[in-house]
Amino acid sequence: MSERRFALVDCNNFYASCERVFDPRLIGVPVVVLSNNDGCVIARSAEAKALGIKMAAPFFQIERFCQRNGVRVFSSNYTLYGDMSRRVMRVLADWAPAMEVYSIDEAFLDISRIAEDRLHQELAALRTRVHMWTGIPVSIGVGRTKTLAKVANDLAKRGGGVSVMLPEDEERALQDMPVGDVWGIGRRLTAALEPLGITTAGQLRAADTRQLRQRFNVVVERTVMELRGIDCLLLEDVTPARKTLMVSRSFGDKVTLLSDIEASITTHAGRAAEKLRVGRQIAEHLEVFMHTSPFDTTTKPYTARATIAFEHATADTRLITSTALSLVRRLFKRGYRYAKSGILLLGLSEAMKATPTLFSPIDDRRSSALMAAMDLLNNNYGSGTIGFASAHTGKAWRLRMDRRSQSYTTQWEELAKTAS
DNA sequence: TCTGGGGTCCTAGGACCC
DNA sequence: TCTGGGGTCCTAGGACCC
Repeated sequence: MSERRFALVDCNNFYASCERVFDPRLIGVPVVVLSNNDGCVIARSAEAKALGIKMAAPFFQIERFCQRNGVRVFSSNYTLYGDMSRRVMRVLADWAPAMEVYSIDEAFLDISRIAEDRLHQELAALRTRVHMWTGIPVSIGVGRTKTLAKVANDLAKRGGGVSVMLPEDEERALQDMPVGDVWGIGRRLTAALEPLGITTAGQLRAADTRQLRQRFNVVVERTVMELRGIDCLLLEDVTPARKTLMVSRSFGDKVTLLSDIEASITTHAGRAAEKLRVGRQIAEHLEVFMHTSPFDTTTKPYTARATIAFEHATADTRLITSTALSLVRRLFKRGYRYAKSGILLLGLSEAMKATPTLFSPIDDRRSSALMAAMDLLNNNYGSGTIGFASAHTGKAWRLRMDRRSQSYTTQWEELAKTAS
């Protein structure tokens, strides 16, 4: 069996780079992009990093610093970033036989079939192509496993833009790498590994997997195997369907009134239902949560949350909204200063291509009938037939609806015989 | 005064059933 | 009088990622 090889393509300082594509005057200038509500830093250009601006730094703490140092500051624009991401991914998909879009700015490519001596040259060409066609600079790292490709990508970012790590290079690359830089080893694990004498990626690779599994979990064990070149994480060529969906926001100012929470939850519910329908999914459960600020040291953090099951899985805006609001009213407690609210939809599954058929005895005011039909189809996707019977005349109609893209075509048809 | 939003997976523990 | 063991499902919470 031939050796497997993965490439990780990672966009450099992605959000900051996106802003630059649309304003070249930003090139060479420190740029940062802020989270929602301009809360904290979520992207930094190389110049901003060089100034010492940290990832996730609260903006209010560095605002003056940014002014003094000529840092250009942007609120995030996810529509733009999403669009740029699709452009980059399209270029990669054109090139690679198999690829996994891992995040908005990263993709793994299966490059097992490219000859070793051509790898560097081919990937350098790909890098140039992405930059030329999208304006986004990327780094590419190659390794035997995804985890090793991540390591190689780190090296690529430090210079050259492309780093091909062959098995004989691994030892040296891992030797000096802090263990916390390994993909899958976060802050907690780094702290927990330290007393075991594991502070570098090389030491983690040499560690006893059985012991690590016992002490931690299988995820850590897999990471160690991956560092050794045994691929445990396969390329997920087909993006799996989303399993949960969350919409949440922090409040600009702390909220103490039920009516304010209700308003925010109503907005969240609407957005969540819309996202569900775009993905043609329905949800089984709904969770609502609201919590106080974790940064407020004067009071103990408080979270109110509750989950409820729908009678039938749904994507119905009104049902989701009313259910969420009933939970909010149950959960809300006076006296707390809420910092954030949100809803989480769980147990998502693919919406059936429903062909709802409904006969209901309503009068022959067609407009209200049409509204009901639209609702029904909206919530069930697909096309369908709805029958109406007039209580006054005894006649019956059939309304057929065909939903293509976003428009409906409707067809009224008077049935020859009266409905039974 | 002001600290993001959206995901995944794993484990432990309780409820419940046979 | 003695009070099993194994399986599944669900939830909460913790860890990680970008």
